[in-house]
Amino acid sequence: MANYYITTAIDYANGDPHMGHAFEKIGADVIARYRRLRGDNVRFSIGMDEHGQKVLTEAEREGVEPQAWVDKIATRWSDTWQRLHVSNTDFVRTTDSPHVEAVHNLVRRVQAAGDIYLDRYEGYYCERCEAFRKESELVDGKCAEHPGRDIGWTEEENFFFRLSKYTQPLLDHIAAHPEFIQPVSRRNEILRLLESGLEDISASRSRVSWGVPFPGADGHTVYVWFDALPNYLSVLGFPSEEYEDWWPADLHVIGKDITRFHCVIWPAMLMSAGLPLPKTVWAHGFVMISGGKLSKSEAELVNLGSLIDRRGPDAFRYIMMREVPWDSDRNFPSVESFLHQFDACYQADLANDLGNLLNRTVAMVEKYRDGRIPDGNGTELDAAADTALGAYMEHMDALQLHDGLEDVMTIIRRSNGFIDTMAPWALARDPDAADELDAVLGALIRALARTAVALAPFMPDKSTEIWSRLGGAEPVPPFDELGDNWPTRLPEQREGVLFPRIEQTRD
RNA sequence: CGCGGGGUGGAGCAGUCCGGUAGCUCGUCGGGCUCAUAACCCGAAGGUCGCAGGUUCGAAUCCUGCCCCCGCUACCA
Repeated sequence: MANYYITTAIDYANGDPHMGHAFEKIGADVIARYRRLRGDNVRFSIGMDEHGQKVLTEAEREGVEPQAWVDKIATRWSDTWQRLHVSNTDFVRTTDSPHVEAVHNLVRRVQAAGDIYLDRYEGYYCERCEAFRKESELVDGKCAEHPGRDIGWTEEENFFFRLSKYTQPLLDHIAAHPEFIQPVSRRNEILRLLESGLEDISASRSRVSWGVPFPGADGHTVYVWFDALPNYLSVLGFPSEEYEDWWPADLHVIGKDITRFHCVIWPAMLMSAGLPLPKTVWAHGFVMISGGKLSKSEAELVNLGSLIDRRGPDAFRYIMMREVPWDSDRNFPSVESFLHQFDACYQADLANDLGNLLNRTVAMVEKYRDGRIPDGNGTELDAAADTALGAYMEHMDALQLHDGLEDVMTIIRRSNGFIDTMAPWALARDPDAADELDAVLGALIRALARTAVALAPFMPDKSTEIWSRLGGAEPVPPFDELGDNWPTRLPEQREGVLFPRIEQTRD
C-alpha cells in the first residue's frame, strides 16, 4: 500500500469560504478519494493561514484577541469542508505551535546554507492596506484601493532570502521533472519567469507583529511565504522524523494565482534547506461569474451555503467538477446563467440520465426477476463500460477530473441506449428469451455498479446509495475488487428517487 | 511593454501537435418506446471554424500580419 500525500493551499483567515475555495477542496478531495479506491494510503491536508496584519487589524476591530478570532474563523472553514464531505485527514493552522517550531527549523536550515542576509526593503507603503505596493500598481500616485489617501515611500530592515541563487537549479529541476508543474500552460509561465531571472525576496518583516518570531532577531516576524508554505511540512510533524514517511508530497493542489509561491519560492526554500521537492504542483483554474465582478446582491445569490443547499452537497460537488474544467478557467456570463447551468446539469446528468437509469433498471429486475440479479458478463454493454472505465482511470491518474466524469457519463448513456436497443419489456413477454433477458438485466446492474465506484470520489454519499440500492455490501469496493463483488440480489426495501427532478415552474 | 491562454452552429466545449467528409453536451423541431423520475432512444434543422493574406490538389488544422477577450507581470494573500 503506497503512501500518497496531497495538500491544498491553506486559506487566509479572512471572511468566509466561497465557491472558489470549495472548488479547490472538492477537486483535491476527489483525487484523495480516488487514490484510496486505487489502494493508496492517503494523507490529505487542508488548513488556514492565520498570521499577518489583516488578521490582527480585523481582530482588533472586533475587540477580540487575535488567537480567539482565528479560532472562530478556522471552525467556520473546517465546518464547511465537513459539510461538503471533504475527507481531509489533517487541518493545519499556522498558529499551531508545531507549525511555529517547523518554521523555525526551516529558517535555521536556510540560514545555515548562507541564504539569509540583512538588508533594507523599500517601496510605497499604503497605511490602509498595511502593505507595500508596486509603483505599477499605483493609480495617479495613490493606492488603487484607497485613492483618498497619500501613499508614502517607506523602508524597513528585512532579512532577505537569496532566491536569485536558485534560478538555474529550478530550471534544471523542471527540465529533469516535467511533471513538476502542471498543467503545461502553468509550467510555461514559470519557465518564462525563471528565464527572465529572479530577485531576492524578503524573509522577515519588522512592522508586522502578528506572526512567527524570526529566529535570532527581535522585532522581526517571519514573512508570509516562510510562514505559510512550510505548513505542508509542519502538518507532518517536521522536523521530527515521522515526516519522512510522507514527504515529499505527491501533490500540492493550488490556484493558478499562487503558482509563483509554490513553483519558485517554495522549491527554492526546500533546496536551500536541503529537503526534497514535492513531486507535482497542480494549479487549477477559477470559476468565474461575469469575469469575477459581482455586486454584493449578486454575490449573495451564489454564496456557498445556499449553493450547497440548492441540490445537496454531493450534487454540488458533481456540478462543480462537471462544469468547471480542473485544468483551466470557466466563466459564466452572469449569476443567472450560472444558476441556470447549475440546475440544467443537475437535471440532465443526475436526475434524467443517472437517477432514472438506476430507477428503471431496479424496477425491471424487481418486476421480471423478483429482485434476483442474474450473473454473467461479456455483453456489449459490459465491454463498452469496461472501455469507459479504463479511460476514466487514465484520465483520473492524469488528474483530468472533468474528463473522468465524462467517461462515467459515457457508461450511463450507453446503458440507457442499451435498454432501448434490447427492449427488456419485449424479452419479458417472450418465454424463449429468458436467458437473453438475464444477460441484459445483469449487464445493466454491472454497468451501474461500475458507475457507483467511478462516481465514489465525486459523490461519496450518493455513490454509496447507488451501491446499496443495487444490493451491494457497503462500502463501495475499490476498483480492482469490483469484478468479485457484483451485487446478486436487490434489497427488500425500495426507497424514493436518487435525484428528484426539478419541477418546471417557469418558462 | 513582456509572458501565458483563448476566439468553432442559440449556449458551453472537443478537434489544431502528425493538413483530407466539422464532433460532443444542452437547447429547438420531428419520430419511436413504455421498464422508468412527462424520464429514455432515434432522426433533423442550425456553423464561410475571429479577420486578411499565403503555402498546398486540399487548411479549423501549417506560415505571415491584424483585431478582440481573459490571466500573470513577484512582497495583501
